[in-house]
Amino acid sequence: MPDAAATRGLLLDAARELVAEHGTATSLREIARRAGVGIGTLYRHFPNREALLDALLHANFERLQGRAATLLGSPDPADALLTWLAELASGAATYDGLPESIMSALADESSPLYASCSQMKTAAGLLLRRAQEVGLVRADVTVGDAVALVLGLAWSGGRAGEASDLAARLLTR
Amino acid sequence: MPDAAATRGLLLDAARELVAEHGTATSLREIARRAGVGIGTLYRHFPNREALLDALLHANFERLQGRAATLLGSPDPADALLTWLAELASGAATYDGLPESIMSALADESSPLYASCSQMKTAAGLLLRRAQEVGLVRADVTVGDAVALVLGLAWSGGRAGEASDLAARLLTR
DNA sequence: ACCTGAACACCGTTCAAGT
DNA sequence: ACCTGAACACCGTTCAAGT
Repeated sequence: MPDAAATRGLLLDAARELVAEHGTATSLREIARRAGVGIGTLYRHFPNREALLDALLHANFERLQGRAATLLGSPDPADALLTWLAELASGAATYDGLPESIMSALADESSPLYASCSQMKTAAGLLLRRAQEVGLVRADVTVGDAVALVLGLAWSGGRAGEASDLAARLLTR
Repeated sequence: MPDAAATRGLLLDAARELVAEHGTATSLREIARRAGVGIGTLYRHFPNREALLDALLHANFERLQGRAATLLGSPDPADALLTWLAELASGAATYDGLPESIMSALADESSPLYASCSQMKTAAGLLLRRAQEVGLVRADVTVGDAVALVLGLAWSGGRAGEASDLAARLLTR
């Protein structure tokens, strides 16, 4: 009586370790090996790399989503936006290759990561619009620009504080 | 009587096309195929992907090097730095994956791309120091920071003008 | 239901063999 | 000298076969 839920857990544990060691492009075969499971079993649980990543990052996406909701109610719209973007940057810097994975997912509606990443982008859009309406952030910045910028900063490996500082200088007026 | 120089040219032509189409991580086998040459011949001319990329980018590196020398003599040190960094950004945006390749090369002395990339970094360092000495650019910025930032901006796909604008806001005081 | 692993079509890289 | 392509050790992905 194989326990599918337990198998799934083994796969996610192995994936967490190997993605932490070698980035989001790590070998799926090696994940299956470390989980002590056949390669077919990995595919049975996760149809592709993006689906596995989505499951791996689920908690992080939810946390960021919650933070956006909270910050939307905060009194300083510009600070709320910049705080959230800094948290996005540090989240995207969790794993090597993650900024790339997110950027690709945003450009591919059929990616299993698309829904989660799209929600992030929507959240960013709400925070951005609020800051722009009060005139605290340049009106010519699009959500796409802001997210690409922040992922680019995360990609280039600046510390979170630095990235936040940079984003502030870039977006505010 | 096979002409090695001609073969090399065929390989570089094929590489230019395929790297333009599919980025710096494109298949080396396919490059050999398009060049009408055996895979062993590709390896005989270029021991690995980075060596091929270095040959492909040689003219661009030389041009940037020349621009740095010129700009070092220009009257406005901050403008010279920002102009050069913008040109680096647009150069790095020539091929998909190129910012990644450059960043990796800078972190690996044994890479065939290391020498060229290192020279770029040195040139950036001279321009940066000059701007800092006049107090036009923040003193806490290192060459590594500046280059990583610019490559990150190139990676995230902003237009050249935008990237230049961003770099200016980030570095100047 | 759930899992396995051989099979397929690809890689990058090396190297004996051909001209 | 220069080139070739089989060979090796890896991939991602699928799917018939096992329990």
